[in-house]
Amino acid sequence: MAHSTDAERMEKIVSLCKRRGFIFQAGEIYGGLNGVWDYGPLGVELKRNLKDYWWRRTVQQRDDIVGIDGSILTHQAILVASGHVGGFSDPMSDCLLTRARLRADQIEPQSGPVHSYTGARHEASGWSTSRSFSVLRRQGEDENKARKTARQFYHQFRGSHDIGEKEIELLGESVEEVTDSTRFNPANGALLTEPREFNLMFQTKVGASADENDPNAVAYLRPETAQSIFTQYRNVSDSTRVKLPFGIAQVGKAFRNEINPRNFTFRSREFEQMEVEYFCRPEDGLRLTDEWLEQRLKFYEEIGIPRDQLHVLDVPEKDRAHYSKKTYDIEYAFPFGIQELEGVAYRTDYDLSKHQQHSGRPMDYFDDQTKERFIPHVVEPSAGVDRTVLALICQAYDEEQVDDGKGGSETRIVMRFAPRMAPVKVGVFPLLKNKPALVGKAREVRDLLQPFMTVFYDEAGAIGRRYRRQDEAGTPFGVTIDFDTLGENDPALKGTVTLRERDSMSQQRVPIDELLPRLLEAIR
RNA sequence: GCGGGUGUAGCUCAGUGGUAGAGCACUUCCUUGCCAAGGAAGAUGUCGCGCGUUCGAAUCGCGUCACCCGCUCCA
Repeated sequence: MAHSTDAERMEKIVSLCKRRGFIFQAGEIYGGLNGVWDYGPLGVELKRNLKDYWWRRTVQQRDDIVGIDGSILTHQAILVASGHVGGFSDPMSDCLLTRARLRADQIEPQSGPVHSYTGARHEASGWSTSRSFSVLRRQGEDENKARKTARQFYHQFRGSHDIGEKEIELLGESVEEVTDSTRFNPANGALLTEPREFNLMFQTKVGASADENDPNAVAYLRPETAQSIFTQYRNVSDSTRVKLPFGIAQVGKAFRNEINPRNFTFRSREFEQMEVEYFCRPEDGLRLTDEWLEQRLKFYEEIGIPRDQLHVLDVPEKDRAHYSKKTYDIEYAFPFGIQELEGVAYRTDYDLSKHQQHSGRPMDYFDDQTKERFIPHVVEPSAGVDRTVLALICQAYDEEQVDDGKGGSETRIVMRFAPRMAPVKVGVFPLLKNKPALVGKAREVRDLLQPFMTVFYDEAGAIGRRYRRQDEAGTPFGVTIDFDTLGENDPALKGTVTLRERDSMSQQRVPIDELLPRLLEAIR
């Protein structure tokens, strides 16, 4: 591993992602769209491999889980029932003095005298304003402190530094006692803006000629994939005759209007989730939450993220959603910090109960054996696709010093993806491109492999450069066709090729007939 | 949202008011040869965007967009 700070490492990763075609910024030629990203040719293969493998392990190789693919446009009533409309937003207030942004519902109520002003002026320059401002005088502060804060505000409000704060004259001072007010910044007593609701959902209107003011036309881009599973739970169980415990899986996009997207693709406004809602009897919920945690950790190991790079956070009650009895966060050690990849949450019967209540449709389950009727509980392992792709990229990125053949060393950049995740599985190269026999044979090898895996065929330039280019793409294998393949020098080598392994750079002579079974075994 | 930084060729970057640059990558060709090899030739720019100052702006000012770092936020 190279000796570089984490920020430097992350910059190199972002740079490689663009250079090699993993991830581009959305709308880049128009200056970019904040918090939105496009996947390039290598990125889309990587992402697809991840989703396909998750689907295979979670749905196809199990008898107790079925899949759905729900719509992104979501009926507003669903999100009212789930608590996202109204609840999925944070009231925010800004400090008028420092412009700090605060959660209005988390401000400590304060009491004390409030100094209010109707405006301010600076006689010498003829400047004045009738903008009002107030300051809460906190415990132990005198009147001059409140006036100083007010002068700071007006000085800043004036926007020019040609006069000093102390020269500003405050106008229309009045003092009034308040109790338990959340309208003032606890840090400095300055007045806050009115709390504003920041709705984190993207709203849209359904119907081409929808009336702007028709409340029934409002729909939302889903903020999580889970709700379509809950709302179709009845249809799925009726049409498949599944018995508890069973799960419904989904992979799909979700949208949140994040206040502050950060860390490359980590916090995006448009992102993809892979999740299961696993329905069970109430008494099994806690046990299954632990079982799912173990299964999910195993999954990460299978895609090349070792256990020691993962952290499991047993989310304390105060940080859990109110309906959750138990939540584990599976976190990965990204270069920018330890951050969540997946949440395994025991959501109790909250969601189905809410939808039963709001829709008036029964969501209960009748157990034939025990003759009990109850609303199933739910365990939800919900993973971020884009976050996992980013973790795969960060985990794979490596720089190593290799001998340059001239007595010195040079840096080799190599993406050490697990072969089953690698965007391209094998590179096929004729040693020289100006020899038709080599090129023809190499194309035959490409055609042999291409129906079974992603193959990159490259005949341009020096062979070493072609190998290194594939190292940056994370291609685990390279196959080179040379004159021995044609049987020119030694008849015993006819029909063999060089198989080069990415991580060790070792080479091996392999008969073409053995290539396909060997590679298939290595990438499955 | 606040504060700081950055934005010039595909990539990494140089260029402090006077003709737009380098290295690498890329394209074509040569090479019986395997780890960014050697040689020859070639193409590549809204200097993030807008407005302003100026005879003249990549360079100075204002605004704006995006990314990075710290804070804040993260149902």
